[in-house]
Amino acid sequence: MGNSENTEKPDGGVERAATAQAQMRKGVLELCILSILSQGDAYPTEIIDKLKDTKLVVVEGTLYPLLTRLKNTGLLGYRWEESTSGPPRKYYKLTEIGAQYLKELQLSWGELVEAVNKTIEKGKNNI
Amino acid sequence: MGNSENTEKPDGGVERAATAQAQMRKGVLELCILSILSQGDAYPTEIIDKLKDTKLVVVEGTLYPLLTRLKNTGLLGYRWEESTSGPPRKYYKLTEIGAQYLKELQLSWGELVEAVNKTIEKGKNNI
DNA sequence: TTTTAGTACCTTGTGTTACATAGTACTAAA
DNA sequence: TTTAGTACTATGTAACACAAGGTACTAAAA
Repeated sequence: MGNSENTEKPDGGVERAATAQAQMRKGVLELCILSILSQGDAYPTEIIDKLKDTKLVVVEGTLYPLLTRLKNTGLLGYRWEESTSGPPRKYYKLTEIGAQYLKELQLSWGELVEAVNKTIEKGKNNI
Repeated sequence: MGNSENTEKPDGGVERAATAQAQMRKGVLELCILSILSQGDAYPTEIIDKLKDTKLVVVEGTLYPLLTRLKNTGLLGYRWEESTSGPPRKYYKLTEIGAQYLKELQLSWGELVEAVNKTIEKGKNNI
C-alpha cells in the first residue's frame, strides 16, 4: 500500500515548484524590504502586508530577525510610536547608508535579471 | 554580524552588496542549471563555464550536491562518457519531468521579477 | 617506468538564513 | 476580570552554498 515515498502527483513537478519558488524569493527579500522602507517608515506588520500585496508572503519569524540584522549593520534605524489599538509599534526607517546600499542592490538585481533571462532564452529555443 | 567595535568603512554599503548579491543568486541557480541543460546535455565543468558566461559564478562544492539532488528527485538523468583528455565525464540530461518542472520555474521567475520590479518602482518615486 | 600536469568527480565541515513554534506584553471591550 | 486583537521577541531546526581537501583518470615528459 503505502509506497508513500514522495506523495507523487500525476505531474510530479508542480509541488516541487513551490519549494524552489520559495528559494528564489529568499534572495530578494532584503531588496524588497529596503524598497518598501524607501517609500516611507513602516512597522513590521505593515511591511508584511505590503509584501503580501506583491505576492511575497513572509512570516514574522523571518522578518523580525532580518530587520534586526539590517538595523545592527546600520542600514535601518527605528523609533517607537504609540498605537491606539494595541502595543506600541516599532517604526523602521531607512538610513542614509541604507539608501545608498539599496541603490546598489537594485543595480545588482537588474544585472541578475538580465543574466538569468539570457540563459532562459537560450534554452527556450531547444525545448 | 556583531560589530561591537567600528569595523565600518567610509562607504560601508559597497562590500555588503556582494553578500546580498550572492544571496539573490542562490535562488535562481536551480533555474539556470535546468535552463542550460535544456540546451543540451552537459557535464559539471561545462555547466560551470556556461554559468560564468552569464556572470553567475558557481564552484564545484555547490554544483555537485545540487546536481545529485536534482538527479535523485528525477529531474535529471546522466550517462558516463569517455574523454580523450582526462577521466570520464558525467553528462547530465534533463528528463521529461525536469523539462516540465523547468517551465513552471520559468513562470515563477517571471512572476517574481514582476513583483519585485513593482516594489522597486514604487520606492524610486520617493528617493 | 616513473613523474608531472591537467582534467574531472566527490566528500566533509561550517556559517548563514528562513521558517515554525511558542512566548511576552499592551490595549480595549465584554 | 476575562477575552480578543495587535504587536514584538526568542529559540530550535533544516536547507543551502561554499571552502577545502581528496580521489582518480589520461597523456606527455624525464
